[in-house]
Amino acid sequence: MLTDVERDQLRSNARMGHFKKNELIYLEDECPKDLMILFKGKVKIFKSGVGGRSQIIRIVRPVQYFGYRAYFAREPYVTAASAFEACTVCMIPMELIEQFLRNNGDMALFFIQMLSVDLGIADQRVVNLTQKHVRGRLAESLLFLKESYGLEEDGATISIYLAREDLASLSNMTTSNAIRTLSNFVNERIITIDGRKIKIIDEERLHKISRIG
Amino acid sequence: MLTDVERDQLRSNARMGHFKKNELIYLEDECPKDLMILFKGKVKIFKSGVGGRSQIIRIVRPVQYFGYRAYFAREPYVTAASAFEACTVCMIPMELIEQFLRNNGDMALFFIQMLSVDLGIADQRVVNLTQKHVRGRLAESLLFLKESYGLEEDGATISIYLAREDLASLSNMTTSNAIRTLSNFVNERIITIDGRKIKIIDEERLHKISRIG
DNA sequence: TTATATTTGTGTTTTAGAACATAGTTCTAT
DNA sequence: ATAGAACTATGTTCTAAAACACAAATATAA
Repeated sequence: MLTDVERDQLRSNARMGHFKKNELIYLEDECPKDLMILFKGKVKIFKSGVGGRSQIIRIVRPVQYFGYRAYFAREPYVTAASAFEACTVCMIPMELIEQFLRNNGDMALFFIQMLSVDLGIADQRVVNLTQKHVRGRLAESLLFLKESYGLEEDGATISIYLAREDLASLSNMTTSNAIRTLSNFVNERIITIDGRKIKIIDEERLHKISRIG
Repeated sequence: MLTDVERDQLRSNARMGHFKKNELIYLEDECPKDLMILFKGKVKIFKSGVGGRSQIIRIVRPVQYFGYRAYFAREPYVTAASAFEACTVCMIPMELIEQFLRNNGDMALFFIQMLSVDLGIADQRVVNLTQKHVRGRLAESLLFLKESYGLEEDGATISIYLAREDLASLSNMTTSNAIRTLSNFVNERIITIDGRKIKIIDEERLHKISRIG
């Protein structure tokens, strides 16, 4: 997608960032400067809502881009980002990206497509989070985590270790309800849990619960 | 932003569409073909959710662009659009737009910025709709309608006549709750209603209710 | 016009899920 | 190793909002 010259220019302007588990990558209201590309680790994009109650908006996996929306919208960040686990992030000044983009239709279209896909997901999410019941929302989150981060070697354990609180904030419910509903799923033999490890036993069932809400 | 040649090409490929009140402009799952520019009228972008319950995702006013997201994401529409009132819409084939865009950085950036702004709004909306209470959500919708469509000559009546059902589906609540909460606002002298005409009496109060949720 | 459907308004009941309380458990740091 | 903090678990209470039921008002059509 890029010429050799462009590639060199990118390389000389890119910086590598390392973030520890739970370290903040950027904050709400900050001024966006860099395009971020997640090379290693897992990131959550979240927003603090009414009464400081936080809500996970999106999760990022390698190799996904993030942090560019606010810059393009000419706004400060409306979300914050933090590392679920140790992360390696490549950071490239947005000025440079914008400059490239103006003369590179493929690259422009690449960003347009990313934004379009994310906007579609956000629209779907509004309906899912507002209309589905807790069971449906949690089932959906579990399936979403599986899709995003995959399974471990056993082919059943979801490859991410989330606090119940994060699971709750991803599914728009209280921590108590996440814990309770998770227990219910265990009793119904849909999943098993071992600390933060969640093993999916009956994926079909989860799909069904997610679908009917 | 365009050369004369481009402008001519656009003109010769653009069609004008006219839609009657409540007429559908496009449907969920349809294949997106055209960029739409609303010249006259008011449009709602909505989505049918769990159990067919519909939810207004976005509203469009002149002169805003819509219908392009799904094309760029290479997906069928995930939303539907219909006319709140008689509309005039300019339709331009997305193939043409995409072709222009590849060679026109300013135009690409224009779409990138629109998508970025809309994605920010969608993120905010997730939090607002899930965390605020009915009063906060309705207050917010009223203010949003005022911002979007403005006021009539009296400087108080919101320039759109919505069924209570639409107001509900914009604010993520049942029609009963929209009606009831609207009545409460009237009793509290925050608004007055005359059929579907809503007059804002105490905007400051609405802002406050919207803010605290 | 009259009839029929749709929309609006209000009271009542029910329920999902938040809020709260408390205890057990597992991290983490010194 | 142990103290303190953070997380997980579960039972109980409370409440916002959905669901339901029914009028009244308004719009639409014959």
